[in-house]
Amino acid sequence: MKARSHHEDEQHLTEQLGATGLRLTPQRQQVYDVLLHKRDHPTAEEVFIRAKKAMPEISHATVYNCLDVLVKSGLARQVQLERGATRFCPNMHEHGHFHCSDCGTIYDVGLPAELSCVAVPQGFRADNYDVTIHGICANCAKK
Amino acid sequence: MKARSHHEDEQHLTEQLGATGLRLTPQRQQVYDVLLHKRDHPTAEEVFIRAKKAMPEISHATVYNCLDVLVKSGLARQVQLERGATRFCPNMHEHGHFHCSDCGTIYDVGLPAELSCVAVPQGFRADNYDVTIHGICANCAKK
DNA sequence: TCAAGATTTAGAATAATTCTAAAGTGGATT
DNA sequence: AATCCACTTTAGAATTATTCTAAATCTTGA
Repeated sequence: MKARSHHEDEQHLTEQLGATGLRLTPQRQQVYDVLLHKRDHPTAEEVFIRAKKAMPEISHATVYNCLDVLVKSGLARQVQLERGATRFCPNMHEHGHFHCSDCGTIYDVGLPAELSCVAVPQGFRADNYDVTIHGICANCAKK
Repeated sequence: MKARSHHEDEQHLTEQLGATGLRLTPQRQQVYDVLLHKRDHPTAEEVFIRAKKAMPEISHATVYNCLDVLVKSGLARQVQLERGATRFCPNMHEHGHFHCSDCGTIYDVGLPAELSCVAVPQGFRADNYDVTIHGICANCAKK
């Protein structure tokens, strides 16, 4: 999993937005930056707080809007782990999430290729797969 | 997937609750009945409304409590599909969910056996897998 | 029967998300 | 350069989802 340079990230952002007919705005850039900067699957609220540091005027609704736009443009995924806030992830490679029921940490994990051939019923069209594994992570298991 | 009789369901409920050191109460029975009766992955709010018909005094908090208890006892699963309310499902066989992005319907789908051997990192313990497929169902695809 | 603990209730409180209306922006057209 | 229009952002209100609280009720075992 090769890391993109800052420049490449920005270009990728512009391209993907453009492809969806959406504009590159400073707010969208900022929100995307937040996601890329610390990949800890933050909630919308957390993204808001982080974005506010660099851009104090940004509003709550804008963060939600930007996150939706990123998701629609294929730049981020939203992940529902358990009751409560939705989380966001800029890793668009096929992967699943491991959620530690003890400490709450979320880890990205690889998925077997077989998954992509899960039989969906006749006539159904599968667009994407969300896989979450609930369990105990190594750190918590030790205790 | 063999359907259980009403009597068997009730027995199953008692056993599973007992195993977790929890009591069988009329409210828990009612909430479980609601889930078994119409397997359309209702939200807590929907369960509340349905349960209220048969048991008008039941409260909101109790429904949440009962649902949590059912989940803890292995009688139901909670499913997070997208932003918004959590949904509940009494089907405890290994299966995934197909969520139609168009009409919103949720279908149970089978899973390949390979899934259970998704490699979790060293020392991690996987308790359960949640698989959701987002796409378009056959009905909506036709349109 | 009594005490302790579990459970339910109503309603308040909090958290998460969406909506609304007004203002701002940017590019295309005149 | 002025104007138009669609897209965006903003602040704050509104709504929806969930959790908390304190009092009342029920169950069970001593």
